[in-house]
Amino acid sequence: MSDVRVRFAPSPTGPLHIGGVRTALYNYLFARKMGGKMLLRIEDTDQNRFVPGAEEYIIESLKWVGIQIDEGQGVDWGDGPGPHGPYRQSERKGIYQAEAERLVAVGKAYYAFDTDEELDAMRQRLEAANAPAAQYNAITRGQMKNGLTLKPDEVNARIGAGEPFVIRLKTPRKEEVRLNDLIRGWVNVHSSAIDDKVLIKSDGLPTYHLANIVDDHLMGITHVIRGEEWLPSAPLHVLLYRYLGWETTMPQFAHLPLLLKPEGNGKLSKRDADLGGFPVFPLQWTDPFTGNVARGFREEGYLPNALVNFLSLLGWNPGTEQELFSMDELIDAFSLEKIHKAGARFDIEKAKWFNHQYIRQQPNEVLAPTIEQQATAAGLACPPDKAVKIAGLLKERVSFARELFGEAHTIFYAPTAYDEAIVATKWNDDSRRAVAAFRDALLGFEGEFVAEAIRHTLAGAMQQAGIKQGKIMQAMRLALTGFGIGPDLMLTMEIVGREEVIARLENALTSLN
RNA sequence: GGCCGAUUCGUCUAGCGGUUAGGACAUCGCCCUUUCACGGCGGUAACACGGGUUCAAUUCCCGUAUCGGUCACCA
Repeated sequence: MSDVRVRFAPSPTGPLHIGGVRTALYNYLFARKMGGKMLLRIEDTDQNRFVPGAEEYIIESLKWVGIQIDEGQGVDWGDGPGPHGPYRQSERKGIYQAEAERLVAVGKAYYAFDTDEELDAMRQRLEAANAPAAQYNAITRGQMKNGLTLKPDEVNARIGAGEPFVIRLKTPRKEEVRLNDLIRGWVNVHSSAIDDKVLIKSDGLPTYHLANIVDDHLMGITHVIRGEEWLPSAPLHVLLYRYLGWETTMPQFAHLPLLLKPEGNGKLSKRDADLGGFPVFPLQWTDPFTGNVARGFREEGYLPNALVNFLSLLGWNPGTEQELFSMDELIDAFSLEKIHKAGARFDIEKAKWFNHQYIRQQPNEVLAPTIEQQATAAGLACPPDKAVKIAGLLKERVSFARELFGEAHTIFYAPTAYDEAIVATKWNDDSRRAVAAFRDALLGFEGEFVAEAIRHTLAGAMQQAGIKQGKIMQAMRLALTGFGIGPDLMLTMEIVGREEVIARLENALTSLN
């Protein structure tokens, strides 16, 4: 048996949806798990929906989340993107046409010349007659203008005259089509439910169905892992493999459950993102036509590992109680059998939790630049070592790196006001004495101004003043930051610096009565 | 509407005939802590419904309901 080969085959019609990212991820995990290859093919057979920049966006998105493509668009094999190229369907036009002609030749497909108006008329007629389905199929094709109803001479004449035509599949009238989906098991569909699908459009380009089958075959794809929205057309694809003579090497199918709206009905859409205030695209995207900007997970501050971890568990579970997975661990644990059948609601809260987990694991040095940038933007001086310390102090408290600066406001800004509730309950003669005593001790402070030394100084000063430290700590925090809550006070003081600490204590003494 | 698929706590899920139905997010409480957060401990919370099959059904089968997908010269 040949090695596993899977593909991710998006259409460049806009930014890659997060559901597409998950599909790509599952393909990738499976490929790596099996020691196989992951291909990227661009399905751009609809000229009308082509969006400039979309292909680049897709490639950049996959790269960002850590999905490596072995072969196909965006890959450099030295002399092209790989041995089965081109990997852009618009560049493979002739291949599809040849296969379609072959189907016509063996009587499995036929030319059709019906105009849009004629098709509409047929559908309306059927609907009026209450027919079960208004389809172009084994029953209706006899009444239409096609290679089955027209004389061969006329067909040739029409084509010769340049009249537009399509090639349709000649779907059998009564036949049970079976398909063994790796996730759902056997799926049976009667051919009467399948219409005579257009294989080659009047512009000469193939539809998804033909192009997909031809390419998957030519590219040696062994497993087709795609969204559940393709399940209804899967039997049609089986038929195509059969008629093309490729059924024995037909890939196995695995139809993935869909990502659903956080609440309400339907699948996750861009609209949900706007409503819920979260992204559904991996990267920020600016629509080239309207200029509208759609938010991206990357720009929102999500770490690629966190996104991958979150996405991997939406519709799949290793069966253990492990929650945090690196990409390598996912590859190791992954299996198609463990994929769910039912759709999964997209809950951004869980995504935030994952991000929090990964943020706190980040080295302080990695988080620091974000703080520096925001501080600089706010007109504040923030040397790298200070930013590193702040990151270490606060990273366990946030879900996103950009929240660090906001959490650090008491470090950057001396209090301009004091929390009244804390003042009312904690500010008294004792606390006033404590603050003064601490200030005095700090005035004579020598050595390195670090948390441990500060702790000692404070303890000593309180002991000398005869004040129980626990009783005045919150007042001390109030004097230093203006608030009753916040991160470790000793570390905060270390970062703020001795001079500033003394100044703040001084200020509290004069401001608070 | 036809066809196809699905249905375990609010959400993501474990479970593959016999379990006190487990974990995570969220939520609530307690502990830790000078405070908040983190962390630890604990609580509330689920097998859609009705029939079968079986000694025994969350688990198998059939209906019903609900939800989802799909019915284009879009993918």
